[in-house]
Parts: sequence; C-alpha cells; structure tokens
Amino acid sequence: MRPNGDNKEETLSQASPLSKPPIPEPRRTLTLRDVSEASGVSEMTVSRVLRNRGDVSDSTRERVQEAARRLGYVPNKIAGALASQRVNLVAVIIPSLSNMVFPEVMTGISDTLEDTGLQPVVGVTNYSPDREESVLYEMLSWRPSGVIIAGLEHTEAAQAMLAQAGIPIVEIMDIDGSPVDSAVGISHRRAGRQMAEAIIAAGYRNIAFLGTMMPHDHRARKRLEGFEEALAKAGLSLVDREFYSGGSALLKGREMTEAVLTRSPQVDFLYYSNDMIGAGGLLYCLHKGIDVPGQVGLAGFNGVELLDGLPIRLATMDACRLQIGRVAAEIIAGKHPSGLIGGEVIELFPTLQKGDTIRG
Amino acid sequence: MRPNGDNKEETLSQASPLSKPPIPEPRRTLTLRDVSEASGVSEMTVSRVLRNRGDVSDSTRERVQEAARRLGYVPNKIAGALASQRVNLVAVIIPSLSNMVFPEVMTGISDTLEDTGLQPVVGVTNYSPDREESVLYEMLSWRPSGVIIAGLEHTEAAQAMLAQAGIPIVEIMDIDGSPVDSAVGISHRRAGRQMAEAIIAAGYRNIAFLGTMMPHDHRARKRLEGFEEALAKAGLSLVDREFYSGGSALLKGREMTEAVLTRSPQVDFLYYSNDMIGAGGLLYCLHKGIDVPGQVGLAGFNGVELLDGLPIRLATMDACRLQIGRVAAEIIAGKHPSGLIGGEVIELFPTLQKGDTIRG
DNA sequence: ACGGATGCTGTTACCGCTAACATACCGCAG
DNA sequence: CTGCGGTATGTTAGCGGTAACAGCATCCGT
Repeated sequence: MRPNGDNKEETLSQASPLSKPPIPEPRRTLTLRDVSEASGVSEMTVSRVLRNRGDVSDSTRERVQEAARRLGYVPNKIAGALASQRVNLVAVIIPSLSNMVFPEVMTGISDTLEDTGLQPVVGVTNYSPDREESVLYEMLSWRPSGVIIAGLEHTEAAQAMLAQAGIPIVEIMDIDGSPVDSAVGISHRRAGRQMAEAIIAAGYRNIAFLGTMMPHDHRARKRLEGFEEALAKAGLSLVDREFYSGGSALLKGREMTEAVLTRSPQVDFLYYSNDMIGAGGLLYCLHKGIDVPGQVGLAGFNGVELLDGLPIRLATMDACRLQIGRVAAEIIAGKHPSGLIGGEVIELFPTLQKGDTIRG
Repeated sequence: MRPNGDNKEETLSQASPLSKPPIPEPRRTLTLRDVSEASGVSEMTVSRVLRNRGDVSDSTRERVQEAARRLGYVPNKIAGALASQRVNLVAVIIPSLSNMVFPEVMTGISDTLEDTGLQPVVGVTNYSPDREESVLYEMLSWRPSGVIIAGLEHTEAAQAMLAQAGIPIVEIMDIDGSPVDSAVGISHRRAGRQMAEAIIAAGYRNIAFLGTMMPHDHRARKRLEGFEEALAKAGLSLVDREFYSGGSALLKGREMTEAVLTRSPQVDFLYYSNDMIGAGGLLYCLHKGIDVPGQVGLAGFNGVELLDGLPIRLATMDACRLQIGRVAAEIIAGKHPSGLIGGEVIELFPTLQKGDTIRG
C-alpha cells in the first residue's frame, strides 16, 4: 500500500506512451512529472495550470487539465507547502466537541474561512492543559498560517510556543486575562456579574449555584467569580452549591437540582453554569409542579439552540459563539478591520435573555 | 511575519555564537540546523534524537534535547513527511458536527488512535456531496495514512479518488451498499425494519413518520425505507409524514408533532428520524397531557445521551457510534483482527431500547 | 528597424528533513 | 598487530513541488 520506491525513469517511460485509456496505472501515486509527461509540457507549466497562477495559453491549459483529470492526479500539498513556505491551514484548538458550544464556533470559523483558501484543522484537548500543549505542538509542526485557541490559560511551554510561532494567534471565548497576541471573546466575569444583578433585581435572595467540577474550565470559574462578586456587593452569598462531572448533562441537571432543592428548601434561585444542566433542572422543576419563576427562578449560560424547544424558555446569556468564530477567522485571514495590526483584544457583549424563568 | 528568505549562512554565523541566553532570536523560524549548531552535532544526529530513532549516546542526546528545548524548536513535519514519505494523519470526513452523533464517533476514533502515533483530522461536508468531494480532495492532497468517511454514497469523482488513493479507506455508519474498501456500520434498512416490527407487535396501527428533509441523508432515508417495507409486509402503510430542515431540532420536533397530531388525529404512533426531534415531540405530548405510550407511542433513533435526562425514556435504537469509531480507527491503524487484509465489511447490530414510549 | 513590453514556457536552485550509506572509533578475539 | 563486529556520528541524495529568473517569440510605438 505504501508508495514503493521503484526507480522512476524506467517505470515511467514504459508506463505512459501517451496512450489515452482512462486510469493507466493505479499503482504508484502520481506526481507532477506524470502529468507533465502525459501532456507534453514541463512540470512547471503543469504546476502553473493546476494552481491557476501565471500565464498559460488556453490550449496548453486545457491539455494539462485534461491529462490531470484523466490520470486522477491529486497534488501533493506537502511538497507544495515546503517549496512555497505557505500552508493554507489554520489550527483550531478547543476543549471539547460534545459541548454544543464549540461546534457553533467552528461554524463561524468555517464560514468565514470558506472563501479565503484557508482550511481549519481541529484539535481537541478535553480540558487538559497537557493535552493542549501536545496538540498545539503537533499542530505547529505543520506550520499553519494561524492559530485559534480557546481560552487564555495555557501551560508555560504552550505560551512560549504561541509567542514564538511567528504567526497570528487568536485566543477565543474569553478576554479576562492577557492574550499572547489577539483575543476575541466576552468577559465571563462580567457575564456572571450581570446575571447576578438581574437575579437580585428580580427579588431573589436565596441563590444556589450548580455547575461543572472541571478545574480547567476557567470560563465557568470566572462566571462564578463574577457572580459571587455581585452577590457580595448586594450583601448576599450563595446559599448552596453543587458540582458534577461527566455523564449526561441534562440528567445531571435534573439530579443536582433535586439534591439542592431537597437539601436547601429555602433556595429560590438556581444558577447553572451551562444551559444543558439548566434545561435538566427546568424539566425537573416543571415535572415536580414547582412554580417557575414564582417559587424558584432558574438561569443558565450559553444560549444554545436546544432551549427553543423547551416548554418554557430558560433565562440565559448568549455567548456570541458564532460571532467569536467569525471574528477570530477574520483576524487570521487578515480581513478584520482592526486585526491588521495584531494584538487586539476584541470584546463582545452577550445579551441577557430573561426568558420565562426569572420573574418580573 | 512570514519566514523571510534571508541568506542562511551569514545570518546564522553571526546569530548563534554558541552563546546560552534562553531564546536567542525569535525572528526566523528555527530549523534542525539551528539546533545542530547550538549543540555542536550534525543535523542528522539531532533528527535522530528528536525522533528517538537510532543509536545516540546519552551525553549527546541530552545536549541536543537541552538545546532544542532552550531554543523552542518545533520540528517541521512538512519537511519530515516529504522526506520520509510518511504522514501520521488520518482524514475523517463527516457530514456535521452539530449532530451529537459524529462527535461520539470522533471520540471512538481519537481514543483508538491515541497510542498509535496517528492523528485524526476532521473535515465537515454539511451533507453536500460536492463539498464532500472537495474536502476529500483537499485532505488527500496532504497524503494521509488513511481515510475514514461517513456513508457509502459519494460522487463519482470522490469514489475514484478513494479507490486510487492507495491507502486504507473505511466507510462508516452504513453498510447497505458496496464500499470502496472497508466498511463499518449498521444496516439502517434493517434498523428501520426492526423498529417497525416492534411497533406493530405492540399493537400500533396508525403510524406517522417525522424526519429530515435532507435529500442527502441517505441513512435516514434507508431507515425509512426499511420501516415502510416492514409496514407493507404487515399490510400497513404510513398514515402521515412530516419533514423539516434546519432550526432547533427539539423545537422542530415539537412543531411537527403538533402539526401531525392536529392533521391526523387518528395517529397512534410517531416514528422520528432522530432522537432530538423525538425528544421535542415527547416533551410536546407530555405537555399536552397525551397518554404516552397508551394513546400515542413514540420512537426515535440514535440513543443519544440527552435522552437520559428526559422525564420518561424515549424508545430508540443505539447506533453503535462509539464502536464504529473504534473499529474504523483500528482498521486504519492495522490493529483490527480482520482488517489486516482490507476490504472487510463489518456489520454492527444496534439494540432496540423500548424505553417508556412503546407500550407492552 | 529597433528597444522594450508582453506572453508563454523552461531551467535551476532550493524548502527542511530523513533513508541509506559511509566513516570513525572502540574493544577484543585470533 | 590485524581484522571484525558493534556503536556513534557524519555525508549524500533526494522527497515533490515552487520562486525566481532566463529564454524566446510576438507585438508595439516611434
């Protein structure tokens, strides 16, 4: 299966005597040379035709294209990239795919990159800093044209690699910290604060938090910090808190909610670190006949599409995922107005959607 | 920012006079040469150390490693791959990421590839055959070690590329058709049939189908075909059908269910093409106080984790996603018992989970 | 008619790394 | 002391493309 190193000259001279059957020899993988011999021009001209660069006469162009198509030639980007010092890949490094939130960021990125000739390549870290470091190393070794990476927290080595890479780096999702190069995202601290303020303004006083255990989900952590900060400012503090890790988020939301409401019956508001567990909690409350938002209010975070399908709309904050992807890609592609310089921090502002689960 | 083509010799000779400050010059991207000069051995020896290949004395090895680390050297896999004719990438081509189902396949693939030195690279087609073709072309041009691609239906050109690529190809998810090389998946036709049989056996007679409009979701189509086939065998046919495209699947499920139940009040069973719309329908029925599964039964497809969090469990069939990913990766990595020959079709058998939405 | 612009094609020298082979050095049996 | 096998390192020749430049017609204005 591997390309065998049989001597080229002999093989070729007897293999393609300018005959025209469709697919002459499906053995060795084809090179520019094969197309060049099949069409009677130099490799360079073939290269020009296939990349649509430089002047080539129409007749030659057609002859080359026909030959390439007939042979089923697929260019070798490895060689091309090495020679031209140009790689049309953008490394995208994210913590998870099963999260609903990152696929949407990806959509924003893909859409924007679509007509730039750039191609996103995804790496997944599972929220592990070490894994992030090795994924980054691996991707940088392919010399991408840019890096889009989630979060501002990385290992020291990863920071160093990013700083040294000599390509545009965009850290996304979060702006509470100092980026290596550019950053696009929202302030999770502010988002937590805002939600707390809205909750307090609505008159809730006995507030519980339900969220992920993950020590490396810095954004969830920052939201909670902002949230508690605002509570403190109002002279309040969390009445209860519950954490989980792994499993079906919807189910966990249900279970955690039951646990909290049983343990702390005085609780009148449930703040969830994401919409999925929030939805689980909401379904639980509705199922139990709890008056939402009268007796208990709820809020999540992210603004996932899923919420539209629930019986009543969960309060949430849109995390601007699509736009984050778009702007990050624009910066990499050099299409962003302010991204031409690099080193920008672009803050987006999530909108609070009170839905039907906060009274007032 | 781009590596500038300044002449190497001069630059180097004055840039690194064997001094030892941490990060001498963050300008040009580093090459083996830089590490070689910094550690006083040949490039070849550095290459050997960094790849852990061949015999190198401990003292040399350490010196080289230290230099590489100090400089922040990241190898250039483009050059490496070109020279060695070896690429540690596996192309994975799937229709969508927002589907819940493919991320899980990805997990199976990643897990299995983890300790093989192989790296998955994802391409997304959005269920478009043309896009699939171009994504495939793009990926093949990086000369991956294998291809994992969803489905058995591809454009003619894509089929040809796959056949010519000279690397292991695994078509996943589906086995109702003829694969180019290997295939791992379930029979969706059989799955549809099985579900229909279970529904009929439970005594339902007025059955409606609710699903996606997408003309290129061949697996959903095959499930419906199998389903109708089994209905026909029992002298039945679909009482109603409803299609959607785009939007929040949960919401669409809700809306479609309302539409069907209003239009065809005699319907006593709702068969959904996926769990997400099924869940939407279930929530709708529960909300309306419809007796499930007495008055109306429901079933979906996929066995997504989300279902665990619903008030009652939706009937579904597990699509063996994790295992599909695993086996596909094993075949590519040459670790699968029967995959050593290639050209195998491996059928997996989904289990029908009746949940709480089919009576009996 | 001639210098120069223009269009098309070919030649040469790499890109950064590794396979394969060559070399140097060591110790030790003969 | 020679020769041999092994270990540690260096040298050479590409991998398959592309940048840069070098031809060589053809065509233009003056």
